[in-house]
Amino acid sequence: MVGNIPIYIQVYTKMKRAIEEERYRAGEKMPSETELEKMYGVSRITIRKAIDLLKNDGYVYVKQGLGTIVASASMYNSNYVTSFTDGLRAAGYVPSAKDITISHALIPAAIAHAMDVPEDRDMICVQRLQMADGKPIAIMSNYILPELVPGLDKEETAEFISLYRYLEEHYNIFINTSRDFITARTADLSQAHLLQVPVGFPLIYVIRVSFMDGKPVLGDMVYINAHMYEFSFNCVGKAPHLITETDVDGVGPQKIYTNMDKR
Amino acid sequence: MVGNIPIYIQVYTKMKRAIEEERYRAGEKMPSETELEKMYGVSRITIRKAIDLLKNDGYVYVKQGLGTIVASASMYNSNYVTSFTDGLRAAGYVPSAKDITISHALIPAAIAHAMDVPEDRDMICVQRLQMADGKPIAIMSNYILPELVPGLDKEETAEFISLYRYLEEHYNIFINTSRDFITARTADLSQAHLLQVPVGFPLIYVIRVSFMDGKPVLGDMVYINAHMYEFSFNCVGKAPHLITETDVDGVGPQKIYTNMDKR
DNA sequence: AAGTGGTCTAGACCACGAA
DNA sequence: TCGTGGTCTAGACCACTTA
Repeated sequence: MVGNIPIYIQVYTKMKRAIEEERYRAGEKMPSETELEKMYGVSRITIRKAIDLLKNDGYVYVKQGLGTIVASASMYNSNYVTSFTDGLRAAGYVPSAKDITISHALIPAAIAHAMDVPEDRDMICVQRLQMADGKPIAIMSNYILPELVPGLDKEETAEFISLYRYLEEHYNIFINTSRDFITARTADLSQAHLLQVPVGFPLIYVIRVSFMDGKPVLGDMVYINAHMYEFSFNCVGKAPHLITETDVDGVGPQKIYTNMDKR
Repeated sequence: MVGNIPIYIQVYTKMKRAIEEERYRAGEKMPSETELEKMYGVSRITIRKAIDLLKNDGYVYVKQGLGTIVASASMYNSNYVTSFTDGLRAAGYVPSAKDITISHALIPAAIAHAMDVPEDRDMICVQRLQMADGKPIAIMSNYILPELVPGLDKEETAEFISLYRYLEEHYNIFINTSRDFITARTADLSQAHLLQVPVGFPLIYVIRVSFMDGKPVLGDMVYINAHMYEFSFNCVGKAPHLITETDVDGVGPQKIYTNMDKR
C-alpha cells in the first residue's frame, strides 16, 4: 500500500479494477469480507469502507447471509458532484463554450429561491452557449455571489471552459454539494435560435444550486437540447424513517423529504 | 435505547429530531463526536454512522478540524428510493389513479435497453393515468417480468394505487435500487388529451428501472406535466477517482461514470 | 497547542440465508 | 449448522483548522 492515500481507497480502487477487468464476473460472489481481510492484509472495517464505495458506484450489491455480489456493468453509476462540462466529457462529447459574457445582473426568482438569497440581490452572471462536438447543446447562466469572486467581471472571458475548475484555481472555491431541480420547457424564439432548433422544441430545464461547506455559492439555470442529453440518477436503499413514537422515547412521526417536489 | 432497532439509527433519529426542533440551529456546530459518545453512551463508530446518515439527508456537513455543522432547512433532501405515488404525496399532492389497465405487451426499446432485457421480451404492462389533487399529472406505463408476478394479469385492477406497495404485499418484491433517466418531450395528440394540456406542451420524460438485489424487475416509462412537477436530486462529494498508475501498483487511469449521459 | 474529524486495528456478538 | 454480512466496542494515531 502507498503511504499517502487512505488504505480503503486503495483497496476500493483495486477491487474496482478487478471488477472492470472481469476478474470477478457479474452475478458472481466476491470473496467474503474475512477473505478480503487476509488478501489485502487490512482490518474488516477497512474492507467494509471499500465495499461501501463500490456499492455507491453500483458495482456490487450486498445481501446479509449471502454475500457481496458483482453487479452487471449497466448498473455502474454514481451521484457525485460533477460540472456540466465534465458530464459532457464523460458522456462522450467534446465540450467547448461560445459567446461567454460576464455581467452584473439581478438574480432570477427561481434561483434566488433555491439559493435562499433575496430576490433583489446583485450577482455576477456568467452566460455562455455550451457546445458539444461543435454543436450547441445548452444555454447556461451561472449566478455567483459577487463578494466571492472579486475582479471576475474584469477577467478575460475566453479562457475558461469549466466554471467549476476556474473557481477552484482562481478563487479557492471548492464545490462539494449540489442540488438539481429538473423539469421540462419548450424553446422560445431566442432559445431556438441559439440552440439551432425549432421554436417549441423540448428542452430540459435545470436549476442547480452548488454549495461549499453548506453555503450556496453558485446558482445555475440551464436549458438543454432534450434530444442530445438526458440525466441519470441512482436511488439506493429505503429511507430509515421507520421509527415511530412507540419505538424510541421522545421521537414522533418523521417528516419525509424525498426527491420529488410539487410545483 | 430500544433493543430491536440498531443503535446508530436510534441516535440518528434523535439527532435529526433535535435539528428539526432547532435545539441545534442552522450554522451552529453540533457537539463533537467525543461529546456525543458520552451523551448517548455509545462508541464513536456508532456516532459516526449516525452522522453519516444525517449527512446523506443534507442535515449537516462536516469539516475536518472544525466540526459538524448544522445545515439550513433548505438543504434537507435525500436520494432514497421512492415510488412516484409516495413522491406525489410527499410533495403535497393527494395522489390517485385512473383508467388502470393490465395487459401483456412487448417491451419498448428504451426500457428494454435500460433493463438489459431482449427487445422482443413479453412483459406484463400496467398503465394508468396518475392524478394529483384530482387533476391528471402523469401517464405511467410499468413493465414487469411476467414470471415474477404470476396471476397479475387476472387481478382486480381498481385496488392498487401504488404499484410498489402492491408488489411488496402480494409478490414479496422489494425494490431497493432504482435509476432514473430524465429528459424532456412535448405532448403528442393522445398525451395532450389524457393530460388535458395543449399539443406541444412540455412533458418530463422519465425511464426508470427498479432493481431488487441487483436484478432489474420493473421498467417504467412516465410522461409528466412539466408545469406541475419537478425532480430534485442531491449530489454529495467528489468522486474518489484520483488514483493514477504511479500511485497504486497495477492501477491505471480510471473510467469515470457520471450522472449525465450522451444520447 | 488544543481540539476536531479521518483512518485503522483486533476482537466480539448478532441476524440472516442456504444447505 | 455454518458462513455470510450487520452492528458495536475500546482504543490508537494522524491530518486538519483555529487560535
